[in-house]
Amino acid sequence: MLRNANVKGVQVRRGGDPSRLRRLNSTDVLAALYAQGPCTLTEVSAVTGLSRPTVEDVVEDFVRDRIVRELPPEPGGTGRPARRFRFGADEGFVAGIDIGVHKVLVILANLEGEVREVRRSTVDPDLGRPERLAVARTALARCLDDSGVAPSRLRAIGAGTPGVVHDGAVTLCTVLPDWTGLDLGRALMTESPVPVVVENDANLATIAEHWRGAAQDVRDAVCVLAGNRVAAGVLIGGRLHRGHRGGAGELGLLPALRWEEAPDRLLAACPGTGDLAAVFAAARSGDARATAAVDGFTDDLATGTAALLLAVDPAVVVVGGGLSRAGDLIAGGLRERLAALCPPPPEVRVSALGDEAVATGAIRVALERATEDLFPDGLPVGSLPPR
Amino acid sequence: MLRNANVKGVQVRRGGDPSRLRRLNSTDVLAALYAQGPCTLTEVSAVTGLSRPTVEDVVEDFVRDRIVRELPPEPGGTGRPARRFRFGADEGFVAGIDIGVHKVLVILANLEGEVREVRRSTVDPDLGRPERLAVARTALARCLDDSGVAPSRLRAIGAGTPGVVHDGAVTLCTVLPDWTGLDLGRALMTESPVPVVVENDANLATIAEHWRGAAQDVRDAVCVLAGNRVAAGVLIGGRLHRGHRGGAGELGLLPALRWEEAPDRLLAACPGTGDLAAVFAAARSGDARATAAVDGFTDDLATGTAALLLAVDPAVVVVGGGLSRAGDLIAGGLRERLAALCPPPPEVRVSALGDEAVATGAIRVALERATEDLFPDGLPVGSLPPR
DNA sequence: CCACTTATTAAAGGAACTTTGTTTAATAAG
DNA sequence: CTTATTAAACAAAGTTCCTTTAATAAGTGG
Repeated sequence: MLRNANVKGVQVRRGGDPSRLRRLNSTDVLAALYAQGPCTLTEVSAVTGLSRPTVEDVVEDFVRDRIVRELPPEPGGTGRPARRFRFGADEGFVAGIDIGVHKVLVILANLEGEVREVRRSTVDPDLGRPERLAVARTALARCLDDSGVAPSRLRAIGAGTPGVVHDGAVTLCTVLPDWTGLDLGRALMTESPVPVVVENDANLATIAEHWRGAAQDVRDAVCVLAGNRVAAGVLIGGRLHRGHRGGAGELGLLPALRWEEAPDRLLAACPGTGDLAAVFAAARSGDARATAAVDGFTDDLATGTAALLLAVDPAVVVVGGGLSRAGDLIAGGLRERLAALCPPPPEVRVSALGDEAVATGAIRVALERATEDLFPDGLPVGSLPPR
Repeated sequence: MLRNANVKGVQVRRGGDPSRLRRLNSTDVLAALYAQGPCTLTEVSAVTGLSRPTVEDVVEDFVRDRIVRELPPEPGGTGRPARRFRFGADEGFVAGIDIGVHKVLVILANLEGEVREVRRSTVDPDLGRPERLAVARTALARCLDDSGVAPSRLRAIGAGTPGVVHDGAVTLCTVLPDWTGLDLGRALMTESPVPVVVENDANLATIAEHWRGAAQDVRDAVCVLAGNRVAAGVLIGGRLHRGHRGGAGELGLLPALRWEEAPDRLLAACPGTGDLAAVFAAARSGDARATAAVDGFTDDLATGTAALLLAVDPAVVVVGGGLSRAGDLIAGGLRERLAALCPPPPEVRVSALGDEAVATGAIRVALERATEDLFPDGLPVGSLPPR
């Protein structure tokens, strides 16, 4: 029986070939290079446990495919200088786009997630669908242009949007009325066929807090975003939990939990003040009425958060949201209320990423997409400092 | 450098040896045998993609280690009859023990999870700790004795108990007062050093429903156990989610969700009736007052369940509980109320395992423990009919 | 220029898999 | 009772990939 047929001149094999071993070892080597930064072959050999000749052979292949780059050898030191290699981070780039109600934020990063360009555009909440999309598209184009990255080197785009997302399309969006039904994945696709990953904004913020934010050290977390809308993302076992219909953490639907009306109530408590950001700013500067209003808002938040906590039992709660870093205004009161509601009190942390959380999460999912063939088991934990 | 040292005469190797390949292929072969039932070498070769000689070699090793057994060849058919092999399921056994308030249930099964013996003992709710443990121990001994399984062939024990479990011990248990602080793992250890896996009962029921019950076809589910206590288990991505402190699904703590007092309220609504089982029995036979009481109970259940649904967004809700199969009495009303609370309405199913759910889940975790060296990636999906 | 250190290169040896060809053990037909 | 057919078991050869060992190369410091 011809099991491993020679199709089109390429060896196609199934089961447990030696080639399977090679694949495993190759990803191990690349993962080491990715996680450790610049490395000599001996170092890679040490961390992977593979012999030096094997590592050399594998790395040679990667260099040929421009996935790994050779660096000039380190000058000092005794003995023959070792050749040094690093992951070819600048061979490709990814973009993270946060399309929000009041702003559009684009981040451009290389394949190691190193940020190259950040571009923030304020937009009118009432802006229509095509105009809003145009802002996003030109912002992305500018990012590429300003950083001198040819569009052809863009490997993936991540995009965050409010609303329920399914299969790249926005199924339901209450805050951007003409947004419902939009196939955002298709809308953002550039001329070149770059894969676009679309995800709910709260989910992306959660991913970001786990990647580079306040939840790096835990595997179970709940991320509450307080802003014009209250939403939450759920991280379980180090992975985002979307839920069956993508609705995990959407507590707004249960009136008893008071999430849906919380923002409106906050605004109503401060008549005359323009928008939520203004209320938070007033509270921060000591305005008594605004402070009381924020306090009520925190109270509204607490009930739903408590339900979420009891359901999921995370290690930490991260409080975030795009509004002028509102997290720290809320965290204290929330901590107090949750301690009363669900003993033992959970740990409440303030977002470390502020209003870049969503775009940072978008970078992360784009990165995962762009490297899924290099790292079938997911991105290795990198050595890159979190900025 | 001596990388792969020869320690005590055994080759100890790290990285990407050919032996790594062998290990991978071996587990593939065993998994195929486990999942497919009795197989010829050619069949195993087909499903694994490995060549026949390799499969033969691997199986030979397994037979030598008594992990796989050879069967007599199938009589009919043309050509030389093929040797047949199957996973050596009867080489080892596991026990699942459900220690509840009113009963102790022990199930004995072989390494394929085939049930060999079931033993049910009714116990007084007020029974003390040592006596309750004695009931469990003798029930297990009887199970082994009756089925002719030597205690030395017991590979693992799974145990389910109400309360919060941490590291084999019961951290907190409200329904069995002198149970708190008990190291159940140690208490159930037999003379021979058999590993004991202890787990909260609702969690085990959830595992069981996913394994052999009403949630086999989904990866995200919530399992609500209604009985003398109301509790829930959370299944996410096909795995049990315990939560940071093992408290996931413990909604009882939030009074607004009405789970804590629900059983007492149900009982209070039917003064004079002995216990919950009696109330459910009365409702089943058409008693108006009991029916109304069960209706109120369902209402209490719905609020907390809705919170759980919005937090986790599972594909199905499974309603179970040990009380005279109360699930079907509750499911209808629950379905109706949840449809109103959280659109779109989730699918509500009645437990398929009844009062054996907890012990079945205990079997499952014991099985996983007993075979973790054979199947490092978890038990393969078996071919065994769910009884 | 020489000793020393460390990296690279080359060659040999071994494990594990696949392919190919031969032998064995059944059944079915003449 | 013998012979053809079929499919499994056995055996040998070849390949890939990894490891070990030994020899060579390229630096530094005295």
